[in-house]
Amino acid sequence: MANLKEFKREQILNQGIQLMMMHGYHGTGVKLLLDTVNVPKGSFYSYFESKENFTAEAITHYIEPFITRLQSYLNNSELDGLAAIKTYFESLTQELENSDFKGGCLLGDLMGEIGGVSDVCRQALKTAINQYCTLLEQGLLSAQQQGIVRTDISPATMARLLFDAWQGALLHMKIEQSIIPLQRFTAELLDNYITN
Amino acid sequence: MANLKEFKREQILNQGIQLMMMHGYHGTGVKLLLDTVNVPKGSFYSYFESKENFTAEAITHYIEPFITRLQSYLNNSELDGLAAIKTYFESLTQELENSDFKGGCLLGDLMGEIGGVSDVCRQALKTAINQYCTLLEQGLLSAQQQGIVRTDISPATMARLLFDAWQGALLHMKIEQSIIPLQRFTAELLDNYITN
DNA sequence: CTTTTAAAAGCGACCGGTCGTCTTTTATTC
DNA sequence: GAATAAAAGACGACCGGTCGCTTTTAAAAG
Repeated sequence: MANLKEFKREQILNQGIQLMMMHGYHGTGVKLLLDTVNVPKGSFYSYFESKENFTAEAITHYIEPFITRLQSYLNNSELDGLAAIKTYFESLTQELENSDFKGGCLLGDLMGEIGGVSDVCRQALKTAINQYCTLLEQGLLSAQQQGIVRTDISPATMARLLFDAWQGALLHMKIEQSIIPLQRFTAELLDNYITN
Repeated sequence: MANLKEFKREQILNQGIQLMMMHGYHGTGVKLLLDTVNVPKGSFYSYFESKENFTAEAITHYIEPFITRLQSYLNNSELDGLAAIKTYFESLTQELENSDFKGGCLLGDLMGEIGGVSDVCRQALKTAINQYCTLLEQGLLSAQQQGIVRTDISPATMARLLFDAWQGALLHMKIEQSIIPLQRFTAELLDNYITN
């Protein structure tokens, strides 16, 4: 019973993520979202406190698989720190190409649309980004110790720079409908800039 | 007479830009926008064909002063190509700090929200970005010829990379409410990466 | 130079719908 | 039969867009 509810809850989150990646926060209506997962409109507020809170949860929910995925690459002992990061981003690039550049990144989209307005969502974004960057940091630190990545810049700084540049590349991808911005990110920053 | 209409038109565009930077495309209502500039609702469609078309024009209108501004830095003979670009970005950083990180960049926000949905706006964004990057390119080429910027990467590639990274940094700025991401952009990419 | 008339522009009420939220009713469980 | 949870539907506000009335402007006629 409680499991079914939890399942439905996750369904709403997943569907919300998909819709918001396409149409943004204000462009995604609660009613429409609920219809697609067969949940009555009146039930929404038994799952979530408000649309804003729902979105904050969606952000957290969205980043999870990316964290897991990056982590699994980093834990792969066959890959050094840099190779893990590079493989990770290349797999994302491949996926985006396969899905015809639909969506991009929920974080980037929401940062632009409501990051400056909704405190709740900004906090969720901040936490998500920090988790993500901390993971990148670990990989970069390993790569530094392995002598692959330059040591004159801190992993923390590099991780944030990479994150930002990747977000920008995703936006550019949407506009050009091409993975070239993503490939440029890999070639210039991963292969060139941070490498020893 | 026709001048007054042109003036009003520009007022709507400017106000629309401000509102959209804060609340995005779907978060900005036509009626509310018009009220703030004392234009009757019914008149909107004598100025613009639709909200979508209006937004495309706003994009073009938005980028203009940035183009002019960057151009003036590039034309300043006291500054080499790189110094011009750096000064330009630093002046933007200063401005954003003074305005408490309100808004950020309309291009970035709209790329995320409607770049993948509205063809009209995507085209406007594409053109705007290309103009902007072409200008950056010129500065980078000069700097290359002056021996300040590395020559193993094409100006075109560097310009796009810088643009994307800057957009990402602006998003991050919004979330952190801090100019640190912008300073990181300058320090790591302008001062370090592209420099000889 | 008036006066009359036609065309254009300006404008607010209003269209059908949808928004996020909340209250009320219905169904379920103990 | 009381307590709890779920769903229905209503709420006022607002959405982008349109329609036709009113005012203004310009041209034509006297």
